Amino acid sequence: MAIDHLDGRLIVLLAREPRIGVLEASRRLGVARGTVQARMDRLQSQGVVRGFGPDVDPAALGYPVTAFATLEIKQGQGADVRAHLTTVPEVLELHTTTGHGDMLCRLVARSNADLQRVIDRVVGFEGIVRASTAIVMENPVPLRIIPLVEQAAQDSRDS
Amino acid sequence: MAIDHLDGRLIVLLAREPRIGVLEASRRLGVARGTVQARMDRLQSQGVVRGFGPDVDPAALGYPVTAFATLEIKQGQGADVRAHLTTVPEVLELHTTTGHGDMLCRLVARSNADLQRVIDRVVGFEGIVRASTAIVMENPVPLRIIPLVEQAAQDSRDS
DNA sequence: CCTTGACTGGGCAGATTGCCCAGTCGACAT
DNA sequence: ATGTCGACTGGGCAATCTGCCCAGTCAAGG
Repeated sequence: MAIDHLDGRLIVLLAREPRIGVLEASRRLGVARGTVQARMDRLQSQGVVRGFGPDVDPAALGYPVTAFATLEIKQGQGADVRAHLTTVPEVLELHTTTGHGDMLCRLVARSNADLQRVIDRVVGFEGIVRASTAIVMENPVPLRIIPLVEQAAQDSRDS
Repeated sequence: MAIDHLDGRLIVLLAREPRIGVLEASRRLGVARGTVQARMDRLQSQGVVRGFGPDVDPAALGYPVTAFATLEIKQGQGADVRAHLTTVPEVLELHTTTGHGDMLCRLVARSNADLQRVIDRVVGFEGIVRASTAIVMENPVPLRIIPLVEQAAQDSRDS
């Protein structure tokens, strides 16, 4: 299960040059086209690769400010809060967590001033007891997956 | 600047069905193929769409546990800590933030037990004073961008 | 020794891509 | 009002790629 070395190389290749087709990929990897097709099909049907959605930069859309908000929820209001946050476009991501807060969400805004509006909209909902926000200043490691893919590919090679 | 309504529709379409080509997209959107090509080129050169990297699911790779760690850094150690965390494959993302902690990072692990190993590796570095970790239980809103794209497209339409 | 699954190497028709062109249309400046 | 410029349309062309199929090899497991 998981992925083998060839899968790893394929994913890394796709990550680096997403626009290449199956044929070109097979050349780069030194395998037959059918093999690449089969691997891709398997990776997708197994859910390892969910898709190839466009990677949109919120900053380029006019939302250069990112923040993380930790929310504390009133008992039993979880579902309502989730539904509420789902309706806010600036909420890019929402997790329920263990620890001090109950939920953690990623927000974006047009400016620091605009962030206030977003936060007001987020917390302006009965059921949210308290919120603490951390504004992102720098993003030294943007969301990445390749190192993990390589790790996973290594592991299966060793075994 | 930003994006107009057609850009928005194009991005949403690509997000829903990433495998369609330029020709198919132009049919769906009811515009000429050249227009779609031009829009895609512009979106990419403007950096709105960074690329079409494969969307890999860490869980399917054998890393079903996600956590967020807030790190407190010793003065002046920022650069070293960043470099350190970059070498840890399980660190998917790292931000420097305002607020109580100094950094926030997203981690994945093979299990709750494995998370301990990852955290040890992350914080086992001189320069990190304190770390508090929140394990993700549920992910009601997976990373999404479409609502924001639609919002941005609306805004430009109104103006 | 046989079966199974994965991979190779090749073929084929149909669809798509990259590229180019002329003409239309609306916004904007002179 | 006139001219210019950028964006979009509709079409064409050669080269390439895709989806699909097939036979043969090879290693692993029974």
